[in-house]
Amino acid sequence: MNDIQQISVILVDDHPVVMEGLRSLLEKNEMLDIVGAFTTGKATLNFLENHEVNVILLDISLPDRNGTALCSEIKEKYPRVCILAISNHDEHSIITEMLRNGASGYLLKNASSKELTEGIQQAIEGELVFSDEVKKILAKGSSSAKPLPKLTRREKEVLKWVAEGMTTTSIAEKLIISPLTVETHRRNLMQKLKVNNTAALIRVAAKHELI
Amino acid sequence: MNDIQQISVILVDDHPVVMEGLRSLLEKNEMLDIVGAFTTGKATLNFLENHEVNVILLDISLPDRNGTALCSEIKEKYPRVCILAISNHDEHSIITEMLRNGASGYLLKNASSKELTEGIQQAIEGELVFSDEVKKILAKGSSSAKPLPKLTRREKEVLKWVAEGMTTTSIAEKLIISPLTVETHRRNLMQKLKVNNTAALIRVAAKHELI
DNA sequence: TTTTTTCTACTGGTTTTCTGGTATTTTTTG
DNA sequence: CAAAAAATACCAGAAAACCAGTAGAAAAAA
Repeated sequence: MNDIQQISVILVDDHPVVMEGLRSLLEKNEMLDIVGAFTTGKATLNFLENHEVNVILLDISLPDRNGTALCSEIKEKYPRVCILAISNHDEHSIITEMLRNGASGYLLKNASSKELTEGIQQAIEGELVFSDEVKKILAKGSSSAKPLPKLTRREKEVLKWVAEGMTTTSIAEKLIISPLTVETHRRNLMQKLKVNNTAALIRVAAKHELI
Repeated sequence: MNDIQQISVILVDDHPVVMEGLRSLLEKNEMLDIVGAFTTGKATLNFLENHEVNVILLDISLPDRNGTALCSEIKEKYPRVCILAISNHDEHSIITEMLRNGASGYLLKNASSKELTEGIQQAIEGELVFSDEVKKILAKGSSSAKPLPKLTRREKEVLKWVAEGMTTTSIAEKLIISPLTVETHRRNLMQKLKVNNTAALIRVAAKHELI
């Protein structure tokens, strides 16, 4: 069976239907050897400890951790593996975030099977691969440049409670810090996300799935 | 091939991968006969004009129209067909909306293949079917009762501009009405969505995809 | 054509957020 | 360990949002 050099692939996605679809599509290609399929980041990392693979098809939204973090974690430990993100998120910022974290490409889930199999080949050859949709997004987005800013742990926490409708003072009480500190965090949040009031802050945060 | 009575099924989803997954999973079951697969609402309606089917597996987010509307449209014309919603949206409100529009069940895309095939059988037998996840959501939601409230045209408009970060006065100027009126709309919005400030309003609105 | 809903507008007062600064103490990281 | 980043905290005034009502006109539905 190892005719030429088969490409070993693992799938990471928590949707059985998607998983089955990927497997079914990829199995048709003799070049590809699906050696594993996992639904969590943890299971994936466990597997990688004992097995070497060429390509990982990685869904961004997993139950136990977010895909971008998992991506950089994997790339740190196993720099040679190719990670192809497969996701529903069509946000420019999320795509570039993935690439910054070492992904070799980004495909939307509405990608065609051709884009998929060809993408894997290209990724192996060192190319950056994108599905057509993604290319459009990148082309559009590059003009307005929207690098998702990094929020600190505390900022994220404050943001979460703000989104819940809590006021500055009640958040301060909850976190046992001064309201003035909470204000500062809110100010920094607005600055980072380039908005000038809470409404826009929450909207942008929601768009970037920060809350 | 028509051993007993095969169930004719069509798939409606704009993600090739998901489509393939569904097909692959369902083909294993002898009872099911996949007679069509479409990526748009329009193509689906066209097909239905000339063919009778038992079950439609319908994705909620389609390129050309939203699934809930398509569902009620189909049920109006072909009341006997069973529509099973397959979606990523885990919002209580969207689920019940689908059911109100005539769907025979609601499965999340992370449903297992068993849930899928069994669901189709049950739907044919007249049962309402839900994947386990959905049951949980319905159980939780029914206690706190969250029927997505209807917003008026003006309210939606105000909401949109609020989410953009505009203040009451600037919205008033834009719509050429009194700021006091805008205030009233905002108040009604908050009341309807059961929140008590703008932050929560935008969060809930985003969650329900109102903005 | 009634009835209901939506859109409009007001009074008047309270609470919260926003702005534009500055600055010390922890953590984290190179 | 030194430098950078993050978390903490303060002042004070302006701007905006929020609350609790009421109510007439316009539009849509019955």
